[in-house]
Amino acid sequence: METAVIVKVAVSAAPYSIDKPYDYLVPGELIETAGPGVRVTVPFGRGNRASEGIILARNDAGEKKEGLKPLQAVLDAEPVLDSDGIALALWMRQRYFCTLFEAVKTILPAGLWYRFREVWHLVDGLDRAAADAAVDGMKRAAAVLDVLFAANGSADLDTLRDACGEDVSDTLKAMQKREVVSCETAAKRKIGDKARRMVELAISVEEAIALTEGKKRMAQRYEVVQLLAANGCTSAADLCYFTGVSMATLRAMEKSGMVAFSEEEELRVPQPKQVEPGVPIVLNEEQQAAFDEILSLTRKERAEAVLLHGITGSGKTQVYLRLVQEILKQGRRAIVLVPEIVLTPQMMQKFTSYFGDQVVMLHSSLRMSERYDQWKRIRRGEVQVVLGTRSAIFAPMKNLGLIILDEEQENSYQSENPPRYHTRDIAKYLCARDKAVLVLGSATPTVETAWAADQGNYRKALLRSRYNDQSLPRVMIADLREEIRNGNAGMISAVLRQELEENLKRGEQSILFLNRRGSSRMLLCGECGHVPECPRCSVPMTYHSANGRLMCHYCGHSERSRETCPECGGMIKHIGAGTQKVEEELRELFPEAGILRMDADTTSGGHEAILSRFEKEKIPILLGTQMVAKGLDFENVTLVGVLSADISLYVDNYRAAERTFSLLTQVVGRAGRGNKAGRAVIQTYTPGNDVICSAAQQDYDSFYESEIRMRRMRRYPPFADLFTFTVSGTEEGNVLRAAAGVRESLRQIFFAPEFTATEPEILGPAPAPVLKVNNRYRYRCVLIGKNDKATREQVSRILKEFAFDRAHRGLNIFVDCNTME
DNA sequence: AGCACGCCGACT
DNA sequence: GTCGGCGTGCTC
Repeated sequence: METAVIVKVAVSAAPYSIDKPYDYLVPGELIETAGPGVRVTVPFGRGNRASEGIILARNDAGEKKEGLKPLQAVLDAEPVLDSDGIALALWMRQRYFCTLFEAVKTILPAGLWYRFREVWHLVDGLDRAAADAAVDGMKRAAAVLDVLFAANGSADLDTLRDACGEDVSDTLKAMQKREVVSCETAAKRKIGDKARRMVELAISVEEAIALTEGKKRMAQRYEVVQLLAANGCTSAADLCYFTGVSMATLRAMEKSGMVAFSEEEELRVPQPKQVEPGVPIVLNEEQQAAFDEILSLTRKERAEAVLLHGITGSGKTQVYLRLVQEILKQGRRAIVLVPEIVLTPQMMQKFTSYFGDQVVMLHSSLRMSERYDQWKRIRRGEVQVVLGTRSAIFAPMKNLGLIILDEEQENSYQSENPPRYHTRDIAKYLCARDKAVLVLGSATPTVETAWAADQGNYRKALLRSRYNDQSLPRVMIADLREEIRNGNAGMISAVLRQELEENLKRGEQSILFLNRRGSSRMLLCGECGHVPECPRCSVPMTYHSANGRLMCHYCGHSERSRETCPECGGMIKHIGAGTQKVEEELRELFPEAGILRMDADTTSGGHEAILSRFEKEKIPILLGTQMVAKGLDFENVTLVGVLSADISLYVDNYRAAERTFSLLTQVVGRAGRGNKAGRAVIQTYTPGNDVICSAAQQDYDSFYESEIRMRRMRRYPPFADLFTFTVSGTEEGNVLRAAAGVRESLRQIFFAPEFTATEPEILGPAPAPVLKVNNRYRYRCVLIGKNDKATREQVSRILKEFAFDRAHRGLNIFVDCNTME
């Protein structure tokens, strides 16, 4: 047998249906560098197009088989993924039904990625006459030659597409065959992408207006010109937001010389100020007990998981800090995860003060290059503690002793784009690998987690009392039906009004919370009831007062809002009880009082600015959406009002109760953080609802008891796993038919004897909650079963067979398991 | 998916 | 004759 150096490669161009490690020959000149974890380019498919890939394994004495292609190039001088990383990618593939390469992309930081450009060259020594002769008879070749000769013989594919049309590839391929042009793939580091692209007028305002004003086809450009005239240099992102033009329009304007682009470094996120080193942490009795219990687990050198169930304000952070300190003493490392770090500056500051430069913060507002630098530091082993959001779980830390997920019930721990991993799953995997301890901290744990703790699969540590023995707020429930009966149609009940008055009198502050769901900022025709919908998605569009436009939150479409109805000409109205509306009502009730509003519309100054005004200027009332519920800690706030507790409760989702309970508990917990006692008012149309009652009493156990009973009855997690198959495509009939086919495949596979133990049930097909997104219709089938190896293998088989079926061309399918959404 | 191959009708 | 339309099958 003839041997050769052969590597197994995860190839980027391979879709899920054919994804597997592909074998490639290592040519002599790459033998030194082509090892596991190194990224490469390889020829792939019939056309041998260059595709990115990563080496998974190498065999120096491999069998030389027919038809093996050689590696094209090696992109890294050193591996970017070690054997642990490769193992994790393989695990993610079978767990999340994604390709190996998608898993690798998720694990590695974005700053590490290359941008690939196909560059086409004229063959050396060819003059225009010879080239023309060689392409004689080809219609579109002349345009390509024009571009190439004008550009010194080479141009990238994008340029050629712009100049010669989207289908220029066919022409290029034909020209390549006739040896007129050749192609090479150039890789360029993506870093630096975070620089902001700024736009300014390249000609005078007068000229620009003259060029664009009053011309129908220049309408978009005119808007851009007006904005630039008023604002001067503006970022491209803002221009697009405020005028609704696309980046393509701006590029066209640059081409025609109307505007000029420049790059501006995005502002650095303020480094946490140099803080005093932390004073020794003193735990109270309960905290100490929880700490001792968890610490003893870390000494066992065995993977363990603990639910740290601590009510709002019980001081979980103190326990985290102590644990991390001890883990470092053991010579091991820790990852601490929070749902959204920008909202927890206190946490960042504490970690800085105790761990200095041993700790690294990874969060969404880091620049790509900063993130990449931190990644390199972590990989070199210079960092002992990582504090970050979801993706920080992929920080390349060795020798982990502890992973903490704070507020483990938060949805943001699940990735919203594929592979839709849940941070908790990855954390469990890593803890098993490093024999580390996983701490799941929460005041309102997910029912699954609480169940696992009940069953003894997780340990349990409790913090029942508030730090410094603050008392829990006194909670009142206001029945909104009663209010209507009494002739109060507004959003502020009599009880809440009375309490607000009381607070104003005492000079104490109040927070009002509105958990809206789109409706608040919807427009509606007062005459015919027409609601402006997104042309690409089956959802009403939301109104943004900052730019006066209607926007779709699913596909990003935006259009100028109108005053009259396009259907009947009637006057358009703003409807729902949005924060603006509540603000008006409050101003009528309390004309003297200062009111701050914080929602998606008032972001311009930044939330931080609003919050610091609230705190420093002691403005009596803060009114806001979701964002006021989380992590705010103000001494002087003694009253919290939930304007409509029902909104998040009656939605079609098995987690609705859990989420509502969690939200209400968090909001109520905002009251009375200082030494003054707090009150909370929960307004609802269904005061008898169990979830609302138990939230009012801050009684997690009773919520849990009734919820777990319901889950058991309906066979929802943790009693079964829900696999949601979503089929999408542009023709509704095809999508529905294909989804019905999926149901049939599921039935045939899972109703066979070997799966009876999992008691499979199959639901659907049913339209997705939002039927159409970006002009694609979506139907879903649900398999209720068990997420075990055998089931996953069959699910994977269904996905692959779906892709191979000719009737499914243009359709797409994906699977989620127990999704948070 | 993305691409080439192969087969067929339309145009020079 | 050849260009370009679409159906079919493969990807180390």
